[in-house]
Amino acid sequence: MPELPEVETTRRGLAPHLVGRSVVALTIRQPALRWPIPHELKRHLPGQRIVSIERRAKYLLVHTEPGSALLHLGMSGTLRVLPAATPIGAHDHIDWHLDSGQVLRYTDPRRFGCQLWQARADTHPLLAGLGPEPLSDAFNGDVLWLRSRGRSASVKTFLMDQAVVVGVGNIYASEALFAAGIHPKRAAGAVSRERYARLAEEVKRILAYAIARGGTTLRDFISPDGLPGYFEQELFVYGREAEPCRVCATPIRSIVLGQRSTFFCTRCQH
DNA sequence: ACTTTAGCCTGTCGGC
DNA sequence: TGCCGACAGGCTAAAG
Repeated sequence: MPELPEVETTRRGLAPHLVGRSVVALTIRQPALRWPIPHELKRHLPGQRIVSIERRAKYLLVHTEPGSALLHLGMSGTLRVLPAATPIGAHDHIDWHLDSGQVLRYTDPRRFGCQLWQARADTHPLLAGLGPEPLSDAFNGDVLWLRSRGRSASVKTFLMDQAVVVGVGNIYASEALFAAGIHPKRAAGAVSRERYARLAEEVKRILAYAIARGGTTLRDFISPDGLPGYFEQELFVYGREAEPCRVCATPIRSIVLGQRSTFFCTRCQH
């Protein structure tokens, strides 16, 4: 479900309800997520006051004095703040009971998400190898160009590599490549420096715009406030196979790259 | 060092 | 109706 804009939308929706509150207790109904829930989280989190909530890549970092909870939504996860008495649904795996009388509820049918823990001074191994944030100055066309030299994998697969740049998932990879006029199947090492400059600009523009629109709603993405995202109607290629290109009316094509559906326009992208 | 594949899960949808 | 396969917004580990 979530790419960077959806995770950022979640962060912004959660922050007013979480920051300054204390976690009274945890209820773990389903511990078998992408990774087992570590004992450290169960031991350290209850009783702690939440200092801040940050996003790194698609992880949410909930900071407390002794350390931070790392939350990932996987493909189908949602986090919402609800009244404590809200009935439990089939895939409501974890509740953080807050001193406000509300619960932070983690729901995830496919269970590809996770809740992990790192001590305050540590960097979790899963965060250690991540590339730059796409909306930061550390990310630009030269970063893409330098890292792509000699690489034969497709530029779309390369763009989705979280060691290259974080936060660009399957939807926004197709959208950014369309906006930059680059064929998704082109070898990453065969894209020029100038075209990578354009691609980096489009990644920034599209992600920033998607955040401003509250993320993409495909199936059932909802923000912590229960509102849907409004970016879906802005998609140019994703999910539009055989529909006319919004620029040139050529039917949008779909192929599979790296086992992920990929959408592009044969006329606009080379 | 890079690339590809398998696998983690459940729900939904389309075809028969 | 129901069954079955394909597919779904992510990511890691292992194999090649």
